[in-house]
Order: sequence, then C-alpha cells, then structure tokens
Amino acid sequence: MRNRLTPAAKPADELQARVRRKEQTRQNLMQAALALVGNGSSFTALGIREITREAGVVPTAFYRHFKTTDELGLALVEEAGLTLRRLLREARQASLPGEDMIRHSVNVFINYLKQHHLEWRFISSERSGGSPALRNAIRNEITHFTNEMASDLRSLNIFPKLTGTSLLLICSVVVTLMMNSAVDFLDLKPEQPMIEREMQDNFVKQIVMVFLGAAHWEEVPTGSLQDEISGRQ
Amino acid sequence: MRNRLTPAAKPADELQARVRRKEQTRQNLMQAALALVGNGSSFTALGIREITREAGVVPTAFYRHFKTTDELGLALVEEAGLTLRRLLREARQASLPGEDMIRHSVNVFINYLKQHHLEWRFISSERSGGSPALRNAIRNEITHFTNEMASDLRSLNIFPKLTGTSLLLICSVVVTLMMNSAVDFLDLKPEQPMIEREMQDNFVKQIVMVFLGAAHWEEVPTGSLQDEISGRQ
DNA sequence: TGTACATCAGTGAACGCGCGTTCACTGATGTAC
DNA sequence: TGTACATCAGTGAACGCGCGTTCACTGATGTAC
Repeated sequence: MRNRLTPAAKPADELQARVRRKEQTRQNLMQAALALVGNGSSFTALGIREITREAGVVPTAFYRHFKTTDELGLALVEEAGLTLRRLLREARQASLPGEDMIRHSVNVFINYLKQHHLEWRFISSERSGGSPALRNAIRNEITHFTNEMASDLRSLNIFPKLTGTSLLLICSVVVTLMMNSAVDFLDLKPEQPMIEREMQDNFVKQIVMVFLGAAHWEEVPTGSLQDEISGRQ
Repeated sequence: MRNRLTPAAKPADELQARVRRKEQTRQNLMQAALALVGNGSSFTALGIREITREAGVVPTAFYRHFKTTDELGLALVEEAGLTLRRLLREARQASLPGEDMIRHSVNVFINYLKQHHLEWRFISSERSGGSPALRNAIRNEITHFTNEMASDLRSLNIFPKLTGTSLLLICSVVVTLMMNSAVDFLDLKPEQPMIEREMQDNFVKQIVMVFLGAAHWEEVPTGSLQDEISGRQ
C-alpha cells in the first residue's frame, strides 16, 4: 500500500511495457487479418490459425485479445469508422458549393481510398457478405457517416428548401454511390490511369445529377412530380 | 448403326431418364447452396460436404456436376441473371412515364425480391464479398441489366435531351440504389410492415430525385453546372 | 533501494473433428445388333 | 423384339491435413513491503 502511487507518476501516455506490447500484438493481429483480406481472401473465411500465422504469433495467443474472429472484425469496423470520420472532416474544408466542391470531395475520397485500401476492401466486402453482427456494425458506421454529411450540407446551406428528411435521402444516395464506386476503384489494376480518370468523372457526374435533382426538388404531396419529369422535355 | 435414330424419335423436351435425373441432382445442389446461404452462411465459406449433405447426396457426387464451389456459384449467378431479366421485362410494362412508372417498377422489384429472396441474398453478398471470378460474373450481369434499362428509357423517350452516356449513368445510379435497397429489404424482419413501407417510399423518392436531376440535366462543358446547383436557391 | 511474490502475454503439445479429394465399386439406364 | 455389352450418376471407404480449442507451462514485467 505504501508506494501505491509511484507507478502512476510516469507520464500517462507512456504505458507500462507489458500493456504496450499487448496492444502491439493486438494491432498485429488486426493488420494481419487486413493483409490476408488484401491478398484476396474473404474475411468471413479467415481462420484463427491463418491470422496468427500471418501475425507471427502462436494460434492460442489469439484468445488473449479476441474471443472470435467476429470480435476482431468488429474492432476493424471501429477503426475504419475513424477513417471515415477523418475523410469527412477533410472533405468538409471544400467550402464553396457547386461542382467544384463535389470534384474536390471526390478527390479527397479517392485519396483516402488509395491510402487505406485494405480497410476499404474489408468494409466493402463485409458490408453485405459478412456475419450479421459485422453487417450491422458497418451499417451503423455508414448511417453515422450519412448523418454527419447531411448536417454538413445543412450548415453549408446548399439546399435551404429541403427538409431534414429529404437532405438525408440525398446523402444516402451519395454515400451509396460512394460505397459502390469504392468497390470499382479497388478492383482497378493500378496501371489503368485512363479508366480511373473516366470512372472518377462518371462518379462526379452522378453526384452532380443527384444534387441537381435535389436543387429542383419541391417538398410537395406525393404524385405531383410526375408532370415535371415527363413534362419539361 | 441400324436403329440410330429411334431414340431421337421421342419428343425433344422429354429427355432420357438419366439426363433428367442428373439435371435434377444438379438443381438440388444449387438449391442446397442457396438454402444454406439463406440460413445465414456465407457462400464463400460453404464446403462441398456441407452442400452435398444439404442436397442429400454423397460428397463425391458433387464432382459429377462441378469442379469447385466457385463453378457452382457461377451457375447460380447465371440463373439469377435470368431472374433479373424477367424482372426488367415485367417492369417494362409500366408504360406511362413519371412517378407512377417509378412507383410501379419499385413494386415489381420488391415483389421479385420477396419471391426470389434466396437468389438476391446470394447476389447481394457475393457481389463484393465473393471470389474474383464470382464478383466479375455478377458485375457483368449488373452491367447487362443497366444497359437494358438504359435502352428501355431510350425507347420510352423519357429523357430525349440526354446522350447515351448520360442515360447510362442515370441507370447506373438507379441500379446501384436498387442493389443497396435489396440488402436493406432482405435484412428486414417480416413483422415490420411499417418500416418496409417507409423504406419503399424512401427508395421511390430517391429515384424520383435522380430522375428530376436527369430531366434538368443539360449536356454542357464541365464546370458550368455549379451555378445552377447553388444559384437556384 | 532490494527482495520476494503475483500477474499474465505468449508458448507448445495434444485432442478430436470435419474437410477435400482419390479410388474402386454398383447397378440402373442406354445402345448395338 | 431380345440379348449382350457400354455408359456413367451416385456410392462408400479411406487418406492425409489443417482446423478450433484445452491445458499446463514459462519467463519477462509489475507490485508489495
């Protein structure tokens, strides 16, 4: 009891060696799983022995950190969620509305995609292919991301006429397009700059179209939009 | 040599018993795989023994029909492709353009989804999570579907001002939204009719917005759309 | 401060099990004549 | 038409292998006093 406070006198960010090493191994396991996914395996099909082999520890060491591979997957989702939030923060700095803002945001997005391609590959493939728990966690992250994007658009006052619900729908379309494009970009061979360029332009054009629709959207009772779509031609 | 033609005298659609039974087993294997996927398993993680057990044949019988589970998966993709094409043919009968057409098509889509939910679940989860070969095959089917939808819109003359490229982009957005909604609908518990209703309305609204943007789209040089998005408010 | 003890991340042997694949087979169906 | 032979979808035993999980362990790090 006497010297109980002595260890706590260390700087708070310099953890005890044992804790630091444990955290390091945990990270190694997570990175090993990502590496295997990047190698073409499906996360769902990864085994504990496979992951620990890649991480350079003995199979049983896995249980010191996670009960199941699903639990490791959830940790990866959380990590990827942080990446998503940073992406949004960076894209947010494109202040001027209009096509330039979209073009800039898409650039930020594609850079993040390349920089964190393993995480994105994992998220993309487990979003609909993983275990229910994983799917749910990813869906929550994406919903969160969509909400933040909507509140950004709100504060930029780009669509002052739209209700919050409609704004969310717009963002949901954009995010869906984004996740879809991510898969396409990730499957691209790196030696195809022309195709990448084209895909990027198409992606921008799609978002511009959606925003254009949003700009012309009037909050009206169901049914009366029919005329505008078919009539303006 | 003498009676060579005698067997061919049978009606062409009534195959020899052996061929028929083989085809039946093949179908059983495919349906068994779908059933397992519907049960919560990931197709990628299915094993030959698992599938044959579900189909009620001995493991080695598998090899009479497919070399690998991937080959079975490709057969499933092909089958699902037929479903997609039938869906399009039925939706096509909604002749009047405008929101009613969209609403009707979405209804057709959701009915198909419920009717063929195992196939859709398979396609949804393997679209980004499966083996490269499977992913590719699914992507091809979806591209094909998108192209057909674009040529439908073209012949309905809904967007006479749009180039073929732009029309394809629109359809690509709609199909992306469709695949995305499919996942959400499939994850819905059947005893949540209110939420389903709401999701369906949102989905319709999203498509209407996209079509609205398309109707206001002018084929112009890059950059000049900026004003319209930000200026019309 | 030094010492004796506690903690616990990672080890390594061992287990039972289901996997994919091989092989020789059987017996119903199809074919030749 | 009847008979003798060929085909081949499905069988069942057997194999070697890697899996997930258990358990008792070791030895570096942390704690008490």
